[in-house]
Amino acid sequence: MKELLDYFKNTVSISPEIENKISEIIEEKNLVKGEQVLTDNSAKKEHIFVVSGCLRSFFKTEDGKEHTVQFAIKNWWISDYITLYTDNKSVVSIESLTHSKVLIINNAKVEKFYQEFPQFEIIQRKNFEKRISALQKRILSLLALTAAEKYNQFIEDYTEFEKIIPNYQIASYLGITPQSLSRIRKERFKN
Amino acid sequence: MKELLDYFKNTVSISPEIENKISEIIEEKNLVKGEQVLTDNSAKKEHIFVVSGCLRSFFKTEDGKEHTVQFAIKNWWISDYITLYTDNKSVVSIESLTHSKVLIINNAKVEKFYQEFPQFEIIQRKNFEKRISALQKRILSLLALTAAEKYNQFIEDYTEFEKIIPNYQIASYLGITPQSLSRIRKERFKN
DNA sequence: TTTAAATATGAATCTATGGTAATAAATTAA
DNA sequence: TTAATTTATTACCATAGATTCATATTTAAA
Repeated sequence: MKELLDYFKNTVSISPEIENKISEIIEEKNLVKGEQVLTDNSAKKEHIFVVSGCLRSFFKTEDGKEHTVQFAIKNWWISDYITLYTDNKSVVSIESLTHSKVLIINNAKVEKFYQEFPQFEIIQRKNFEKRISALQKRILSLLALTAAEKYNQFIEDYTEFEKIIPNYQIASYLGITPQSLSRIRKERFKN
Repeated sequence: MKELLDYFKNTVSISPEIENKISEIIEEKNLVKGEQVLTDNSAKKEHIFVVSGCLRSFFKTEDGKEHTVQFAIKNWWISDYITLYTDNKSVVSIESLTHSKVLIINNAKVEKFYQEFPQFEIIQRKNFEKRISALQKRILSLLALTAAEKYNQFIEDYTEFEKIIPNYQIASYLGITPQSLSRIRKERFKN
């Protein structure tokens, strides 16, 4: 709870009154390793804020393959933005990779919150600006980089994640098979 | 000009006073086919709103290959979100694919505008919600779909674009070569 | 029009990555 | 600790898509 307020306070100042209001719309939840917060087809419009631990969002294709959309640690948001902001059916699930603590906020409540506390618009807009540039960066990588280059960039950008996340999930984030990643790692660390 | 105001009015009501203020920060520009609005390494923090015509954002890699990030037509925004919202150096250029009319808004002016007219935060937040879900959708496609599947989805989602955009640019949007796209089209239209 | 340039298609290799399967290493559970 | 399960690596073959190069076709320019 405090963690989210601190996060907000990086952007705007928050009155005690608002603090209370925020607390009211938030559900705090502890997750064990492997536990899912959001399941595909649930169509739950929820924002998830990571207090501690590590989560990932992913989806499965008909052939049974899993594809990782995003990882998130402390102070990151993770959600299924397609479910949140379109009427399309949800395909994304979110699961905990470690013991984690998250804050869950229903989007309907967030919508009300925008109205009551316009300052929240500012917080969210800046949050979105970061997210949009991160998503664009991801698209550039997926379009232009080879598997090895994508892995190098992942290591650079997500140093903190590297130790927590199993390689087969890193592979599914990069859009390659665990076998390919293994080959790339062998090459990379052989010197 | 009017077009942007109409676009805004879909979300919030706008007073004549605000209308004038908006006009002040906007530069209207006519583009001929092939003309660039934004060049890589220019580091210009600009939002571009398409009034008419069609534009695309793209970047080049060292090997000289072009990769298309986005296409945009009437009432779409197109920008380089990495330049806009991070300190990273810009790699993206934006060019006109047809005779086009655009509105160009400098981000510093937009920042001021947020302060003077908080309602603009709402407009922008909703704009961002759409953009984020679109970007996420693109990432899902790039991760999970084969070249042929990506092309099918492109045709479905961007019917209006299909006739305007040359195939070699569609290929660069899908992350494949024009030769591959040609093979896919042959297969697709052979019945 | 005719010519030149840009775009699209085609076919023949080549290559990075995928698929399958077997083994090894590392976690987790008993 | 040992056994069971999950994750990582390796090898070998298959394949989607890239590359290269040649040739149509379309579009723009003179």
